[in-house]
Amino acid sequence: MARTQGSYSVITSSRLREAALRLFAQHGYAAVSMRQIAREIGVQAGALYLHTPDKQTLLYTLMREHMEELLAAVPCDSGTPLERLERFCRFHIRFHHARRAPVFIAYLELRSLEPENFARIEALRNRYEAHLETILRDGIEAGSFAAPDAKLVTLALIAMLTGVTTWFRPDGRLDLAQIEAIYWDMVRKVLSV
Amino acid sequence: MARTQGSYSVITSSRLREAALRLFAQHGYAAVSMRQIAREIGVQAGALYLHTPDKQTLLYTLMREHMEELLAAVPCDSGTPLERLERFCRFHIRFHHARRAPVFIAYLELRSLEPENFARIEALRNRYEAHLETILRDGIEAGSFAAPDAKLVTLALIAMLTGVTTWFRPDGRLDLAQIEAIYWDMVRKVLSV
DNA sequence: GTCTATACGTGGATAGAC
DNA sequence: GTCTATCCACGTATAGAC
Repeated sequence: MARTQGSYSVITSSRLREAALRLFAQHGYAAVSMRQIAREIGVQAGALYLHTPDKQTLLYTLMREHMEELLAAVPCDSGTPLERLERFCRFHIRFHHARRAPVFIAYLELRSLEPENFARIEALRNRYEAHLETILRDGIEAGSFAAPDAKLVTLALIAMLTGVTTWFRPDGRLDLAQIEAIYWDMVRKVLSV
Repeated sequence: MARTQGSYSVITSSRLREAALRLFAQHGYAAVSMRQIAREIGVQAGALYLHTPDKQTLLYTLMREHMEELLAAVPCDSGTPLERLERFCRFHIRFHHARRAPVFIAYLELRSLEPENFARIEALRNRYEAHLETILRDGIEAGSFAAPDAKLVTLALIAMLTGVTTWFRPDGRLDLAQIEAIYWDMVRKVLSV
């Protein structure tokens, strides 16, 4: 039989990421111990340090990977501003719901990052927000949207859309498609001329 | 000279609240130690336990007091739905900015509360959200507002309005009065028929 | 009311056996 | 690659002197 050590390493690494994501999102970075994560994936605490140099790097890596996946998944900029806006809003709600755990972490654990790591994550977030801001500016310039301040509306809309993740339950009164439609309706009205 | 012990107690108690509010808001409940709070107000860690039975109760008390002050300060329900809505939105932005620290704690540290305390704080929050929802329902019934779902719009608007506290800086491009006006404009449009 | 001292658990991280 | 054992700092909370 061939060596399986490499395989085990990959498995444990991915299980470590999963468990850390879930536990950090649920209880918070500071409240979760490395021992707790290790117990969750069935290894001893010391073994975790084969897969991450330390706890802080583990947090930062999870956040960075999430932000990079988010940026890679943003829909392309084709069509009218209205079409682009709708695509962005529906994407935002769907993506953020599909990745609730990293979304919570990326929003709530910024303060747990050391300064350099914080700056890097913040830069990625600014790049994401710039996508929406660009759509708004293009729409305002074209006369399709009315908004007193593109930057402020960007921040307001992102806060509104992201808020869905804090209360949405799959077994609730409305499904995600309905919520998407209602939110899109609100966004459309905010920008209406 | 009269005894001064009672006075000292009151002073330390209020200094404890202030310091805990600030540190919990900045670093998170789990990341802040009782020793750190004590150092901040210039007493020994043991002395804190004269003013709070334990750390969890300290957190819960801060959150409960904040929510009760919020509920006590909600503007009264007089006038047209549109007037009531404007009053609520402006109040929300102003109050939440004035009390940024307890607001952060009330939103981010729900997961740090033990189940019974969590349930109590959640109940207070639901009472606050009900104020806005009632305004929306009254306005929809009167034909002043158009909204597909009063509950969802309530959650969306509160997320949007509360978001201001996460990025607003007094030395920024816009002052709070301008921001209030822009946000009120967005809210008005969301509800427009 | 506050201090000093301390009990006792648990945290992150590492060393060396297997 | 993982385990056991361990280091050492720090956590919450309490006891008893002043």
